[in-house]
Amino acid sequence: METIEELQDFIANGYKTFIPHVSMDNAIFGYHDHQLKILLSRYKALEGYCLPGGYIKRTETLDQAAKRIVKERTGLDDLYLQQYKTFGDPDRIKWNEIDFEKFSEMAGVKHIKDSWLMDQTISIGYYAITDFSLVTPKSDFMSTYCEWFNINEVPPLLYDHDDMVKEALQALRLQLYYYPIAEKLLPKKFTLTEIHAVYETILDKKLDIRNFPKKLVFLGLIKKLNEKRNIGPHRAPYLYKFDIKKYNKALETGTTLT
Amino acid sequence: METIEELQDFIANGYKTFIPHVSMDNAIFGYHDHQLKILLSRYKALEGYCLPGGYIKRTETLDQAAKRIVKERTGLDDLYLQQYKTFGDPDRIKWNEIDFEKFSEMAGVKHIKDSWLMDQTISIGYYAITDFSLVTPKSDFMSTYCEWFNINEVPPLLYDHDDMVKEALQALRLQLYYYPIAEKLLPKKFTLTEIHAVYETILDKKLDIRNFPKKLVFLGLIKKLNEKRNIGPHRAPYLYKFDIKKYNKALETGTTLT
DNA sequence: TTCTATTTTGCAAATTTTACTAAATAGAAA
DNA sequence: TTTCTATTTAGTAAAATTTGCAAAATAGAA
Repeated sequence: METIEELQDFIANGYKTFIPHVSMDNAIFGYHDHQLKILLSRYKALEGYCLPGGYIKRTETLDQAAKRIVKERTGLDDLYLQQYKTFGDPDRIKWNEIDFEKFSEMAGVKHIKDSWLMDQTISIGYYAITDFSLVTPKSDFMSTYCEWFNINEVPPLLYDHDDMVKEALQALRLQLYYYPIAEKLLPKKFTLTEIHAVYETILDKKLDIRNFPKKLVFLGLIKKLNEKRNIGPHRAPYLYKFDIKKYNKALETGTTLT
Repeated sequence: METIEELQDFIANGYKTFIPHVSMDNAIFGYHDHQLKILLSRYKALEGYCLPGGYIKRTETLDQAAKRIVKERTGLDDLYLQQYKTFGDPDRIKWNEIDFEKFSEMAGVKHIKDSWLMDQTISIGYYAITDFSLVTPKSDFMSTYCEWFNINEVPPLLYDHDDMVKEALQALRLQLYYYPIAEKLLPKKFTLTEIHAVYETILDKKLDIRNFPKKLVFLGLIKKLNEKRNIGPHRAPYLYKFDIKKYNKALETGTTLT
């Protein structure tokens, strides 16, 4: 949403385009060089941070909605997206956290409390993961900003979003064992050290530097190339790439690491 | 719903009690003696079978709603319940499958198409599992019947319920490795042969009769008792029981079998 | 006492996982 | 050209786990 006219139309008529009582909140994780971050938004009518979210168009699937919402914030189209849980506690939204007056004023709309937006809503949780160095977080008319936070420095969030982050991270870590999620976090050609760092950082756990790559190669998920990378005054590491065929098969059937 | 008055009130005013645009469909699995079944309903206004479902009260959590809906069909309170996925394709409900005239006539309500019930709806999927020998499926005013179907003899279902069953079964099988679901499917005291059958049947897969129980005992999930059961002219098998402490710990942290 | 159907148990082989350190090497510095 | 530094790479033995097998035990019926 870019203009106040759009916002007013959304408040007045959004229920025609979007499904009321259903929203979506996305835990967008970002990895780069040993760091795991998450994208948080600060909305103008709210004191505090929350996950970027949105509503679902009547014409789109849930996956499409998640993709659209994530793209609005990251500009990226091609990240790993996964539905992990739907949240529906009746008290998941603390209405007293919302400054209705401020919101009314901002939007130039009276009786905001009667809007379709302010009724009880369940929220579908997706998580996404991408390389955060590729992303410039985008704010919109509603939010003052949208920024990457280190996963260990996430402030207390509004609503039930603390819980969402916890569960999303749990799901991400579990799925990292089954699916080659790392593929989206590395360049086409990468070194063993780099892929090792992805797993260690996301899992927040030490993995043996000698045995770990052995397994990836053994499973056939990655293939050694006949190229090296120059990294200054050190021995040049070999480059590897994901094996797309094995990758897709692993996506279907699931694999196990460790 | 027992009476036509209740039904009419539900159609007219249900949106005040329930969250519109959100429903819940439950894949209720039943196990007993080498058989895995699923509970299917046939509604009066629909040609065909579907999963028993319902709506979510504005005052209850999703888990509570699932528990209530499952209890309506099975009478049971204490079965294993798990949210597994939310379904939201815009074309998941094929409106032409619904006989509006029949429904209108049955309910004694005109303009049923304008009801809050007939707008686009996303559906939250839970699966449940219980011992089907403990259950007498219950129909209600809306459904002609509700019955156990062998998992291999499920007819094509309405809407996206084929997909739901497929995904629910997948989730059940995956979770059987992580959680001691079997606890709900066996009497307090059971034999190794019985628990072995639970796993083989649900997974639809052979498990070594000698090695499999060893693992369960080794993990501490089950404990040998100093009792045997008389089973006619054969060697009497020892009885086992679940270790509740280990069980709860396994529920929290997850375990792995095989 | 014998017989039948079922439960129970052990071990060796194969496989997988784990733990561990020294050699190689690219470029910078001397 | 040589030395030095920081980093990558590689192999093996020990430990743990999983797998594959078959024979003995036994409760009650005949």
